[in-house]
Amino acid sequence: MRYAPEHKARTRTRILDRAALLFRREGFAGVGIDRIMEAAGLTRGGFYAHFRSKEELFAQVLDREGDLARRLRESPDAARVLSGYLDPENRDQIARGCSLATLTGEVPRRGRAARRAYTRQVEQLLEELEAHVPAGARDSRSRALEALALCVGGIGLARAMGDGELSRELLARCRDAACAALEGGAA
Amino acid sequence: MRYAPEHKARTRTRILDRAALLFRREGFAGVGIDRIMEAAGLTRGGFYAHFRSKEELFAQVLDREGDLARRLRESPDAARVLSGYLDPENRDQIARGCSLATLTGEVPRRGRAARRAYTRQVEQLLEELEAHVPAGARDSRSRALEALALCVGGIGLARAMGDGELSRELLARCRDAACAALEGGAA
DNA sequence: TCTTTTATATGATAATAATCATATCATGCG
DNA sequence: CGCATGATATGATTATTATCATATAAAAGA
Repeated sequence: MRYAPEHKARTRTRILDRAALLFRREGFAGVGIDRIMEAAGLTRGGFYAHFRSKEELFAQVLDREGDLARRLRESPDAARVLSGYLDPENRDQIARGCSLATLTGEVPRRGRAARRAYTRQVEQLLEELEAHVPAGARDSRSRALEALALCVGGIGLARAMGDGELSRELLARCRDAACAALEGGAA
Repeated sequence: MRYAPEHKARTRTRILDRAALLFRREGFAGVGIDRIMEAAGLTRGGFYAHFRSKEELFAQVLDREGDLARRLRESPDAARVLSGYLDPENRDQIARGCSLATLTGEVPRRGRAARRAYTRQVEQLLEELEAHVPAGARDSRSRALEALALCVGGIGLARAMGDGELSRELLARCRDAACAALEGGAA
């Protein structure tokens, strides 16, 4: 090993980070290897030493996406996390946001690997959501599923509509509904 | 008028139909003018006699998308319509499905026109949903918003996960939650 | 039948795509 | 200090892109 042992791994991580950002901002077909590598401070040459194809890169980007699950795990207050998620500020930060919402529409078009990675992330997220359902409440699984759909649907719709009264109204309503689904008395 | 007066209009409609299909299946950047025109039985030459740009075409595709709203308007049974929407069969028909769900992620990347067209469609859909809230129930607007987010989030997530137990479970749960939100007693 | 007008087709341009073969660089070991 | 090797760069290939200028086809009125 001539380079430091973690050198290549760090480069790889950098590529993945930049690719995640660009995929979220421009979509899979909207950004090329050249721009991804340039954003990572490299040129296209080395790409195939790290990934076998653009599709594989995409799947691995999804594999690393556990931000929302992490925030839930680290916070005792699920309502707070969900409220921060269904917020105009998060809506306007598409590139930094969670890929589960931003790349939802891209995944069906990509291969098996992407779908599997996505599904795994959903499963992990559901576990964290379920852990926040008050003890004793029935149907914690259903509650988690409902909250998840409200988050993904709410932020997606709000982003498509941009800034405006309806967008904010929708976010507010989804915020309430998601919190009620998780912690409220219904269901 | 040398050609029949509605000749060009019919061609235009055909282009819009095919473009809608292809955009839903492959995304905005995933399909080119050539393929769209070929799918409409033409060549790329005539495209710019119908639309000023690909972006304008995309916005006009969104403008014509009122399928779910129409189904709601024509059916007295909203629960039936929503159940058909949040169904594995509809999940697997991405190309034919409603663009509000399939193209959600594309809209923020496209221009003002696309966002406005999308927002208009959401407004119309909300009106139809609200019309199905039982008379006397409070907060019909909130109920409609919640049902909408559950539909878009549910079908989007289910498509990204493909066919599988979790996907079906999520659809079933969203179906129940959306119907309960619209017609149930809570909220 | 011939002309005029509208609708579509052909061909071109300049840019960018994914991928790979080959070349160069940087670095730690001897 | 130089060399071997792993990491990155260069250059090329083949394909496709949006867009437009120009050419052709079709059809209705004379």
